[in-house]
Amino acid sequence: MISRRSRPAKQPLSRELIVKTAYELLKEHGIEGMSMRKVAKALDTGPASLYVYVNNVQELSAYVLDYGLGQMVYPDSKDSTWKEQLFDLLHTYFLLLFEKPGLAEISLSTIPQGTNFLQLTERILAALHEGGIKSTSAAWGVDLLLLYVSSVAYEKVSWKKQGSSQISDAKKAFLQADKTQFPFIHRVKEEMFAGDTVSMERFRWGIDVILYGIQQEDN
Amino acid sequence: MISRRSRPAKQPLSRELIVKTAYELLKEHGIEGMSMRKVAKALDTGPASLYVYVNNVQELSAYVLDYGLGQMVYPDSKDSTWKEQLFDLLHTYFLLLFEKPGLAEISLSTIPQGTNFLQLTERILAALHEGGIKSTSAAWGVDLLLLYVSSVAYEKVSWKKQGSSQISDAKKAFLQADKTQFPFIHRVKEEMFAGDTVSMERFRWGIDVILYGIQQEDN
DNA sequence: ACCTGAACACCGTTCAAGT
DNA sequence: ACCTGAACACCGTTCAAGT
Repeated sequence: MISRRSRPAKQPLSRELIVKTAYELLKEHGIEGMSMRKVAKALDTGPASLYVYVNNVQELSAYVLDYGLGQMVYPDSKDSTWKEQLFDLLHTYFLLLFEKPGLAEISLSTIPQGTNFLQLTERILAALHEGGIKSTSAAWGVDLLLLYVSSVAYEKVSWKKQGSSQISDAKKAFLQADKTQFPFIHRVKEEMFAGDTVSMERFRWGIDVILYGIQQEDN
Repeated sequence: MISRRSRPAKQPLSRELIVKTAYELLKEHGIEGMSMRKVAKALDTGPASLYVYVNNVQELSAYVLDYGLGQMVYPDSKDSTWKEQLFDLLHTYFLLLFEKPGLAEISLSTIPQGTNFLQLTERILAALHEGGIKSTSAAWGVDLLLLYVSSVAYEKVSWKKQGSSQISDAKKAFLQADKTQFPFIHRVKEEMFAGDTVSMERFRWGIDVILYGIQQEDN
């Protein structure tokens, strides 16, 4: 009795294989495609099997995020200023999070588990060092920059997912805010949603703000 | 046949009552205590009943966050500088998110639905205006500041929840990072986790960085 | 040691029937 | 219009038994 499967001959399980499969599902179907049960099914087994290699979903998510980081192609920007280098680096990271739905979401709540994250951190620290930023500021600065990128990516992903309901309800609340009760909101309401689209203007603004601030704080 | 309940006589359902009940459950048991089913059970009904007043869990979460914002007691800091005012305001917001487990989590992924969020935004804009920040910078700055507060609160909450596993795994990875492969990480590894405890030093650092940066960017 | 089906204790949301 | 029990289609994790 030979069973015929669409998949090739079954490989033995391993954490690597589990993570890779989970990443593929995430890429294809977003974060909902990456449940323990669905990963198990894709590997032709029951969910209990995964727990030999991974302690829980959060841990799997952390591995998947790091695996995704491994797919990043670092920009080659030897000739540019340290700020430009940093911007390119963070922009590349942003695009990774933005293009693989689900990765942005994971990045907001999970510290990646693996060497690829160390590598990204190392590169950012190197650029900050080149900019003459002292070590405490650099250490805290990495965190702040990564957080910023994650959250902008997450915001843009959820904005893309549901053009109407959730976000434009909030938008409406601001645009319709009472002029006398909320005078300041009324004055800037249009600007609040500017640069919210494809343009990188607002993204760049945030990076610049943080870098300027770090330089100032560093003295 | 008189049924005796621990709860007082059953009030008719309303969105307000649902949100209040959800908030109470969140305060008591964190985000897991706030499922549609549990909120329904606390209200002595089935989960389907809630859908008359609320479209889905995310929407309920948005209302709950705004309800929480309504519990905020704004600091009275008329005499201080605009930066000090802003810091006090954001610190108060931080404490709210930090002390009600689950609120920090919601704040990272949900735009609050209601007037209380408008009120917080208005106050921040007022302070930025006093600091002479132009409107585009102010509009984008509010976002950046609130994002920062949410994420620091979320980080601290998850750090508090699980002292060992998830976070110290990441910590370990940094502390043990190979000296020759990751020279910059090696140089700053201790600083990366400094100020991660009770002290407000790091929180203040971040706010200062953002405010300095906004002022610079504003010219 | 590794693998697994079945079970446990949950979810959010919708349906169909009631008032 | 509002309310609701039951059903649908899922979750993550653990157990107990297999190899």
